[in-house]
Amino acid sequence: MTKTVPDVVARRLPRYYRYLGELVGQGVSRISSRSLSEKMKVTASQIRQDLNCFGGFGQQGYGYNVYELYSAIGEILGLNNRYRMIVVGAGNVGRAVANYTGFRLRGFVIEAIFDISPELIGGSINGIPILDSAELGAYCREHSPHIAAMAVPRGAAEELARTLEENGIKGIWNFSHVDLDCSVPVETVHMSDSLMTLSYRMANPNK
Amino acid sequence: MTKTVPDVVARRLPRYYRYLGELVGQGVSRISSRSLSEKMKVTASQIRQDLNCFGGFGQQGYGYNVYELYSAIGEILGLNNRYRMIVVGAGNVGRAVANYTGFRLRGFVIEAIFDISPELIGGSINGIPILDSAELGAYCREHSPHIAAMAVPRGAAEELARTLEENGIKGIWNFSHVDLDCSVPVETVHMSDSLMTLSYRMANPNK
DNA sequence: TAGATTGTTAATCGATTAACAATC
DNA sequence: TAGATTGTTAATCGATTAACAATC
Repeated sequence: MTKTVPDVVARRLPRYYRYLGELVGQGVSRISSRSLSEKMKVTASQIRQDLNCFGGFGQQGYGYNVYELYSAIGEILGLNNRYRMIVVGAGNVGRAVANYTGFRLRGFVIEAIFDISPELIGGSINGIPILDSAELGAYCREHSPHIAAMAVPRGAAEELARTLEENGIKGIWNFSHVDLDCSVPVETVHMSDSLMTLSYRMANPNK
Repeated sequence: MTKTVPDVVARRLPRYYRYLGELVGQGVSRISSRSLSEKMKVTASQIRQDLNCFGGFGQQGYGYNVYELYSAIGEILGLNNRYRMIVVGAGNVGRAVANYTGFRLRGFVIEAIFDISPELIGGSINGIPILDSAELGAYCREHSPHIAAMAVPRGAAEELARTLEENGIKGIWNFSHVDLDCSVPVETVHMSDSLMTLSYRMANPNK
């Protein structure tokens, strides 16, 4: 009977988390939906509606306890889980991901990187071993990583996704320029789409 | 009097462009909103509505000419323009961008990379010189690059955006974990938000 | 011409905002 | 207690889908 959370609300959670984390860092202990709304440039109504998808975190006449809310959203986002991750594709994007997540977010531990290039296999990035993509399926069956970051060329993406799915991956972070249709959660970062959107806005300033 | 194009529609254009590009590559010359909708998993209504924000590209009883539509959307997206670009921050993300866009999309030419690290300044990535961030303002005034890709740490982002704005940048492609408030178009790639969204979906499969 | 498929208007659905009673 | 601010319902707004007349 739990009301299903609209996707659009779920996608706003990381942003709330970011702002609340900043407030925690600043030592702010309570905040009203009103003042948070001014910081975040959204309506106070939206904040209250969004949060109430998950529970009554506030208190009438007082507002929200910053740290409690921060923790609660972190929990909802699943950031208390420890996710073991692999990166497939050791090109520029794969390397960026390998280094990036390592120091940027806790809870996501990269265990291995896969590539097809003989020059890279056997090496390492940021202390993480680069293995042969041919071993990917076997590796997944043995180690059951939770998340795969896919940083491979367009043409290789579809087959890779199938391999990952079949071997028990739980979620895919997709940097390939393809829309994947999978049975597990897929989150895509479409960098080229993003750049085109910027180009569009620059070319059509009035619209 | 041109009806303003909803942001949600503008953001779908790169995806249309992607699918149409694929069809062009496959030698398909015409397509109906119906069959495109099946490929893209959206409704035919939405496709027709979206396209009609920009003009009547189709023909009753026939459908759309794939190549014409592809070109038209490319034009709308501003991809016929040549954008000169700089990358600020030569860390992992900056490096990925420097290499990535170069071969992935035409029309975006990276002219220079900026960093504060003395070990990097004077070097180059992918043939593109790495310059001292201290020279950024002067460089912008002299060369007037169109787009800046910001790949700097959170704390440096706000000030950097001001510098870029003041020195005439036309658009910002933002990889920093901050929401920027600028007078020029800003397009943000929130990688960490994206990973949290994936985490959320994995942690809340039912919702 | 007849069939197909668009462009466009109308109907529906969902998300955002406003309002206010509940309550700390 | 009185003032503040939430949780929640109702009103509005915008986006999506359905329908169909126009027309190639």
